[in-house]
Amino acid sequence: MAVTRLDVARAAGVSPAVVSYVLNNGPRPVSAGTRARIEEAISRLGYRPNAIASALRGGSTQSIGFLTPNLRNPFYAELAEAIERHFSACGYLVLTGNTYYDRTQEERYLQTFIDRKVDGLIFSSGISLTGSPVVGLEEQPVLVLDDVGYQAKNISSIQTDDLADAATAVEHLQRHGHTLIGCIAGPPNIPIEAGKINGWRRQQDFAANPSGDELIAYAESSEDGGNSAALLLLSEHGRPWTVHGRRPTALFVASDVQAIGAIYACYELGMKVPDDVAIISFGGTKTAAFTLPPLSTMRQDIEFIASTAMSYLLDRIKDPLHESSHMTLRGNLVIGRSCGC
Amino acid sequence: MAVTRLDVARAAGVSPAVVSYVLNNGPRPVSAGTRARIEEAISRLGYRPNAIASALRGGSTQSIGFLTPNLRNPFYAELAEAIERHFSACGYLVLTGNTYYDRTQEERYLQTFIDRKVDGLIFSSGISLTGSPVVGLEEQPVLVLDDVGYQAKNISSIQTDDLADAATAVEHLQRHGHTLIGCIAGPPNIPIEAGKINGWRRQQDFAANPSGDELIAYAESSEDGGNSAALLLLSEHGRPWTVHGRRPTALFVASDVQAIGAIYACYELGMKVPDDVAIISFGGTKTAAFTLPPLSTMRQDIEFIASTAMSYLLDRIKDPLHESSHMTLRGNLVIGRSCGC
DNA sequence: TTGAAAGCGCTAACAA
DNA sequence: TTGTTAGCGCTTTCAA
Repeated sequence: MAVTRLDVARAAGVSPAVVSYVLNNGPRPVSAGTRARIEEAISRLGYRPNAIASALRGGSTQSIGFLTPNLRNPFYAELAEAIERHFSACGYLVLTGNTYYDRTQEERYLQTFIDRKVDGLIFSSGISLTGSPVVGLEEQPVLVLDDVGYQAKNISSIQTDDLADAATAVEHLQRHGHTLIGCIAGPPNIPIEAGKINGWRRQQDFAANPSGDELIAYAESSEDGGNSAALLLLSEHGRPWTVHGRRPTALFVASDVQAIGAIYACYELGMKVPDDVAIISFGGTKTAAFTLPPLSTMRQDIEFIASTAMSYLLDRIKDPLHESSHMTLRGNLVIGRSCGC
Repeated sequence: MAVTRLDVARAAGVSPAVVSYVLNNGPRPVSAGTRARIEEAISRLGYRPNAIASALRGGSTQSIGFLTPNLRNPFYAELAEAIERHFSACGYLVLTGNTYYDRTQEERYLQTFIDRKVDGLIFSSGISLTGSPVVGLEEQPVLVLDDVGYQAKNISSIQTDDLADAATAVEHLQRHGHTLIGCIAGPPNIPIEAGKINGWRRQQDFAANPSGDELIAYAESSEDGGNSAALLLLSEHGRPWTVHGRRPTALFVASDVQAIGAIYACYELGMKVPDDVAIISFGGTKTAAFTLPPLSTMRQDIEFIASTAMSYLLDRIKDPLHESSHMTLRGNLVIGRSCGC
């Protein structure tokens, strides 16, 4: 195979151990002359340490596992990019797994990551840790980026306050005079989606506005999903019309990518945004700034989430006894032109 | 640490070797009774094979490295998702690296992947392999998803015919009567971008239309990039106006994500798409179908690219002597409403 | 059909 | 300051 540490040792006329000392800057000092000879041999032979062997021997794999629902959702693409950028700057490789909100996929990737001895794990959505058959999860430093309804010693978390943020967004629509406000959410049974729906409902109840199930449309977190959900809520034969005798005049949409589909649906129905239908979405991705009209959206600070995620997780990786950290973040409403401001 | 194969062997009253035979279904047969005892011990102890040790011993890492410019570009997000889905179905883990078209990043990730003993590599853009200081690249099965201007025995390729596809797109604009057609491209010096620019120029020259540098705007492959590039080409003080005394009436845009920014720029300038400015982009991502107006775009078949990529690369991984494969694909023009049809 | 043992490439404790 | 050596957990050859 390739050139090994032994080859370098022979070429430099030293023992393999000294080569290690040079490579790792320790744990023993090496004289300047020997070090130079070894470094010369390394570059002459084109030696590269075998990361697999090093990991097996007891060092770490310098990698972390990142579970995300779907990279085609720009929110998770931005998150994945930010996470990767931060960890990569510290020498960690990020292993990414798309779970599609599917429990089997989640467990499969989780087990793969653990079998491959990642140094830590980040869950960005959808996972339910309780009762999971995954082996070895309890010993892993874990960081959770949303509420999984589960606490454990080895879990740090950075939560977005979806309920409060959704309520704020809906309240903004109410201030514009809307009472019949539809809600487009991701697939049901996803904890993070439930939070948004509850926020919508609580705020509608608070204002004594309708908050029945006929105003909620569940759909995939994609343009297509948002599009069909909006058609469902806004069309003349839809449930909102049946129940209330008119269309919703505003929509709260749980993700930017769905809102893009919803805007398109309005266009298909010949309705103007925000004149006929006001829209506020959730996420605050770059894409939200370039729709027509630009989206008003509840922005989550992805850069901050990513950098905090890194420091929380590295704390626990470097010192397994370090206690877990928790933070809850509020989003900020970015006013575009889709809400009617 | 965790439970090892030795623990299983002891619990089942057999030697460690037999445990391996059971786990790997070979290379030696195991009697039904022994097998049952071992399987019982495995599940009772919650044993998981250590993937690192297995990889070191000579098995493979069951992983491939995937280099991509930026996952925030929806084209590469879709590609990454498709690649991951296909390889994951075959038991491979895809390690993804964002290079941002930066050569240093490319080489860093490449070296990391090789040091970690990936079974193969996929480059999706921007890399220039020639003269690279990366150690061990020659021995890797490599698949290249665009033209790197480099051939080697270990490299398979799936190329999109960017030049011809760009020309087709520009020709379509010409058929609508446009003569002054601007070109928005990604960063210069990226091979794949050069192909598109050459296609635009060749087709403009063929029709005896202007094809000077004043009609080209280079920008980041992002909404922002496309937006500022379009402002540059369409504004009254821009170079096209200075040289030709009028604005371009059409734009060929090298990526969907830039086209989204370009549409927005038209909106900012008070110009209608396609009436004042016709736009055709390149890529064919899902996002292109939900802009207002929907984009006419030169679609690349990402699913087909991903599945072909997998079969090409697995051929070479399973049999290093398998000869490399090459394919060149044409895109198909998806007609939206941004071109004026 | 099963057991014993070599060794993948590395780190680090121990010896010199 | 440097050399020797015992493993990390696994696969697989060889012997029984």
